[in-house]
Amino acid sequence: MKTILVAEDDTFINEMLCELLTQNGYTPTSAFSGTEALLHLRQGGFDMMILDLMLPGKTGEEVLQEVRATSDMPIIVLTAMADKETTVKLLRLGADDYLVKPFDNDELLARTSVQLRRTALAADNSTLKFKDIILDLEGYDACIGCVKVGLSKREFEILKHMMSYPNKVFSKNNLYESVWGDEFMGDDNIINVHISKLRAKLAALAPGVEYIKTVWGIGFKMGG
Amino acid sequence: MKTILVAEDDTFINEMLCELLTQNGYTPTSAFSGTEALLHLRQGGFDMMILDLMLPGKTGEEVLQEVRATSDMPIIVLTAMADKETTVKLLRLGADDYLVKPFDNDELLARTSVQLRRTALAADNSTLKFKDIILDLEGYDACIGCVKVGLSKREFEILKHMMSYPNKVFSKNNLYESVWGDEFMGDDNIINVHISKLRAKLAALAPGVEYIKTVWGIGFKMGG
DNA sequence: ATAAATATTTAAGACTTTTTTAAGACTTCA
DNA sequence: TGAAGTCTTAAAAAAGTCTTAAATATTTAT
Repeated sequence: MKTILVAEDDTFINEMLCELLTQNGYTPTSAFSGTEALLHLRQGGFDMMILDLMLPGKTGEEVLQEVRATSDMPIIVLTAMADKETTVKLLRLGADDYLVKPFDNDELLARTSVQLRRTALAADNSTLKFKDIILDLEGYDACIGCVKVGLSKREFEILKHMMSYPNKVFSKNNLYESVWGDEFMGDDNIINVHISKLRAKLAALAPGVEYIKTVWGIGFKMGG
Repeated sequence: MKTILVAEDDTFINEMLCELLTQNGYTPTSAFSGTEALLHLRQGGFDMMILDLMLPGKTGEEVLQEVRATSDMPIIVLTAMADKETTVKLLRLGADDYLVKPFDNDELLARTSVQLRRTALAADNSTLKFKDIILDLEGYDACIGCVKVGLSKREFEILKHMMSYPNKVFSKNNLYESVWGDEFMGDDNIINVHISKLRAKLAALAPGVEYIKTVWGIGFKMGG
């Protein structure tokens, strides 16, 4: 179930919003000031925020900026002003959408579901998938057909890095720096060895399937 | 570079949109009917679509539904009607956002960049195009009609260099120094051999199509 | 029309990069 | 501290790409 933070200082509107959201299957949390909203957000766990611009404590714009510094969550801004300057500025600051008060309930719900749709797709943020590999980011391992592969730390991190951008070719340089967090010294065979072992482990569970492709002279990528 | 399909039957508005997008660093493609838009989309490679509702051939709503059957690309709908019924329905059908005509250019740009922001990470669609060749700069390969060509490193780099300036004629000297990063020794046949192999690989997927033209005594260029 | 210059193709071997293996160093956990 | 597993290094084997060279084809200039 999707949780939504409702940052709106007008008690009546806030309650009304929460009720509307509840009726439509969401789980809202109320915040009545900018600072309260930030407190809630620090607890984490929200899928979206509805943010009024005129908030005591911190204004909506300030909240918007602070949230955007660390989070990519969908934010719909409520504003009393419909003028172009404001709205363009809001979008540039990182709002995903806005509604002008007084807004229509159905439109709010429609825009909410549009925003949540995109998170729903990327949603499963605890796993990555490629072909039949499911990478369990929390369990630090991968499954093929529900059987654990048994990855070591480096193997897991290499696979995670590559599965994050499955169309991209990763140079050894890039992989080394991402996984080891250290400068790559060129004449090193270490990536090759890890890739080899990774392939061996994957092949043990799915013989004949190619998951990691060699791009000669460039590096490796997911594919087959 | 982001590519945007502009589906709008009003020639004036379409041109204006394309010009606006070009000026702001996007690469627009025009479609003047619903059916034309779908044809373009089948070619693939678009990062976003701006879709007018009133289109000949197929209406915007029909296009919207067809696209959503297979794609998650951002779609901003243009509509003359501002009524709630219409807009809510559009969002439910899968539009990511809409603008009411006459719209403001800055707002269009702001909303465009909001939509592209979410694809930005995954799809930093670094591709080059020439005719039906799509060069995938991150994947280090080219596609013709969605079929991978399977380029070697040097072939890829030669093609990349030439496709970066599709109107320019490249001397062997120039190509050698750009791709090999080394001084050209004149009596060298190596460029010719690579061009030959490149042509052979392209021709295997698109028989009879000329992609790389020989400019006698000078060098090579994209064209045909 | 012919010669000269330039381009194309082919095939083989040189060369580079990748893969695999194995042994020892290192880490982690109890 | 000892055992188990993981990581790194090194080196040989394998695989793929690049280059060379030579033969063939095409275009340009005379």
